[in-house]
Amino acid sequence: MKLSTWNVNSLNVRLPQVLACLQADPVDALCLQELKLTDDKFPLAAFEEIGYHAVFTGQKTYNGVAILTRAPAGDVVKNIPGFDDPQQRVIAATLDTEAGPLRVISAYCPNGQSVGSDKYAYKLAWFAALRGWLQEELARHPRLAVLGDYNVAPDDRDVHDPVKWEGSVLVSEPEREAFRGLLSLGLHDAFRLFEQPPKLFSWWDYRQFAFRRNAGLRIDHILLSDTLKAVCSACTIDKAIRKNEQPSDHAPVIATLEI
DNA sequence: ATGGTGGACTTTCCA
Repeated sequence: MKLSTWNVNSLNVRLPQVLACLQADPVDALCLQELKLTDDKFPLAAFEEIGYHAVFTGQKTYNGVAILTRAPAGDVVKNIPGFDDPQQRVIAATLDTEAGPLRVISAYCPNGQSVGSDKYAYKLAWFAALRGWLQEELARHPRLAVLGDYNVAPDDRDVHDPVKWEGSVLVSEPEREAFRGLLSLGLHDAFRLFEQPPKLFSWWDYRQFAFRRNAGLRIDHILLSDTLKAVCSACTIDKAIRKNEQPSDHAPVIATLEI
C-alpha cells in the first residue's frame, strides 16, 4: 500500500491537481495540509466521485488538515488531545489492513515565522505537545504513520544552502531537536531509510525563482513506527508536481509499505 | 537591502 502527504496551500485552488494526482497514482491514503477552508466548504463529493473517503478538520483562511482514503477510516481524532488550540493542524484516523489496523496522522506543524518570535515559541510548545500525544499513539498503535508538513529541515542535507540558512527558522537547532524528539519515540524518517538523490527537497519558496534554482528545503516528512519501517520498501518525493501551472509551493511525499 | 510571490480577504496576515 501507499501513503502520501501534500501541503496543498488552499484546497480550493489545488482541488483539480489533487484529483489528477489521485487518479494518476491512487494511493491508499493521502494526507493534506493547509486546506484554508471551513468544513462546510470541503469538496467531499468531488473525492467521493473518484472513490475516496475523507476525514477533515478545517478553519477559515488558515491551516486545516485532511486524510483521504480509498477505504473508510475510523477512530477519528481532531487536534492534539489536551492541547487547547483553535488552529486546526492535526487529524488522525485508523485504516483496516490485512496486517491489522494502521493508524495514520496528518499534521501541519507551525511555521514559526522567525527564531525568537511568539510564533516560534508556539511552534516549540506545539512540538512538545505533539511528542506527548505521539508517545501515547505509539503505545496504542504499533502500525503508526505520521505524515505532514513539519516545517523542519532535519539536517543540512535537507537544505539547499546550509550556510545561508544556518540558525534560521525551519533549520534552527531547537527545531531540529524537537524533530529528533519525535524520532526518539521510535519513529523513523521514511525518506532516509533509502539511498536518495542529493538536493531533493519538498518545498520551494514562490519567490525569487526558488524552484527553478532548486533553492528548496525538505520539510515534509513521513515518520514510521518500527513495525512500519520494517515493511517500508520506498519513499519518494514527486518533485514534478511542483512544475504544474498554479503549483502548491510543496511537493507530495509518498511511501510504499509492503502490507 | 527586509525586498520577492501566492492565497485569502482585506487594505493586511501568513507562509
